[in-house]
Amino acid sequence: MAMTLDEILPDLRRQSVDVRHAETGLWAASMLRDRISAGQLAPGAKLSEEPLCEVLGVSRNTLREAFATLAGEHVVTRIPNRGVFVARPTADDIREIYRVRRFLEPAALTWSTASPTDALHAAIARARAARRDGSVPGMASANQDFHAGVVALTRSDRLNAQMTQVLAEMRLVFHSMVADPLFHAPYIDDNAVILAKFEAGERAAAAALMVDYLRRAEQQLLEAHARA
Amino acid sequence: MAMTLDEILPDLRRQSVDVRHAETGLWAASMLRDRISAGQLAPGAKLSEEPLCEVLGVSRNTLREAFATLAGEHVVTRIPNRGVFVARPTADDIREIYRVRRFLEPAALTWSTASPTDALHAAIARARAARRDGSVPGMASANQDFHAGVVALTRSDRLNAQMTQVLAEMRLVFHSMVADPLFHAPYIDDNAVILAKFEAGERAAAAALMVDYLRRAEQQLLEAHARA
DNA sequence: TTAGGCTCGATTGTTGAACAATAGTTGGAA
DNA sequence: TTCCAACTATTGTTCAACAATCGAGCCTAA
Repeated sequence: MAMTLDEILPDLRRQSVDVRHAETGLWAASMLRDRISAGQLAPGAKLSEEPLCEVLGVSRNTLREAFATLAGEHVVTRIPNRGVFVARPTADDIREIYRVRRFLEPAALTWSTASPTDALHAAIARARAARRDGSVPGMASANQDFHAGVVALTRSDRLNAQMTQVLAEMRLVFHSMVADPLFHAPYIDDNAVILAKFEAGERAAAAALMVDYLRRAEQQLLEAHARA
Repeated sequence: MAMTLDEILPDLRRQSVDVRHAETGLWAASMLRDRISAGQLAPGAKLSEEPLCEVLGVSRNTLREAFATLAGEHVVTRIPNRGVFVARPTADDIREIYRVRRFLEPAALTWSTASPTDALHAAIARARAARRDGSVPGMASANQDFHAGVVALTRSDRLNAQMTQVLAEMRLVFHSMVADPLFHAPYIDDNAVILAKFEAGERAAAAALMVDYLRRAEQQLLEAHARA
């Protein structure tokens, strides 16, 4: 699954030919972001400038603009005079991620004015289907969709962007350790209960359950991280 | 107060001589950020590349790295092939800012585990002193410190960064319209009440007061914005 | 007079090459 | 073996050039 830089170079080159666009720097950033998110570039992998520009067909200057963008998103770590690396989340990073989520998600459940829950139901249905099929990536993805959907209730672009970023880092966490196939399974039903409470108007209860959920998930992830 | 680009060029040049550092792009970004935050570069002002590099003593490439950083912080707006401008918050931006604050700040009051309130008391004291002296900037600054301090209760770097960014945009809002000298004054006592409730352990009440406070402030700001 | 279109100039977008600065490595001497 | 010094590869930064795009001013035609 996780490959080194050299292995995906041909793949990247294929998508780069014949593409012209405004804002090349942003395009290059999204190109790399996608690869990292998909786990094709493992955490800790070094992103050397020279081969990357060659393959993306952009200059070093433009590539560095992309690096600046990704560094701002914590997707990539820049070590002066050493280079740019795919971020490798530490235990502290995991704690920070869940700190953010433990404020954002309960707040969304508590104070959102809009409440279109179709997307949330759909996410749960997808998670259950994935569990039935034994698809771990399917469960992970559907679970992320659910929690992103909770924050989407806020209707705030900024908060959604923050959540998107945090979830991207969650994927890095999963990519940087052997994933327990059973990690996501038990949480699916928790999500369903939270949603039910929310729709019943018991927002405080839904928020409390969410806090509890997030604490357990954080704990489990920290233990797995310590083992790795 | 608010000057155009040409007027602060000499000033910028003065601070730029003889400064060497790692990460020049970030340094240039902070240089511009400070000027914008202080209101020396008014919202809507155009940041031309050529004079700016000349004055900061950096190349266009480095300056563009700085622009990428600032654009990510919404401090600056980039219009393709037109250039970079100091962001001019719209009414929608104001709504978005308060949307973020209405989730972040009550959440901090509700679910923070730590609660060192010294900084909050200090901010209120400073606000009262400023009100006594009739210092509008003093009240504005102290008020921002109070609300930043509330979010600081979360102990989350990300949430604090988000709040810092939002407050920077708030300053842009104030800079882009004639400030009512009495805007901040009445809110100082609201802050004090919120803090008292929080320290009394009545977190839900504190959060509810905060939501109310933010709604009123948003409303007042939107009306002032419509007039401008 | 004025609407529409054209050219021109200025500024941004992107590139390639150059040089400086730094980290890691290699090789040699004690 | 250990330590220190040159060496090498890569990053940090600058520069100069060219392409792409926008806006202004001008010209023409109804």
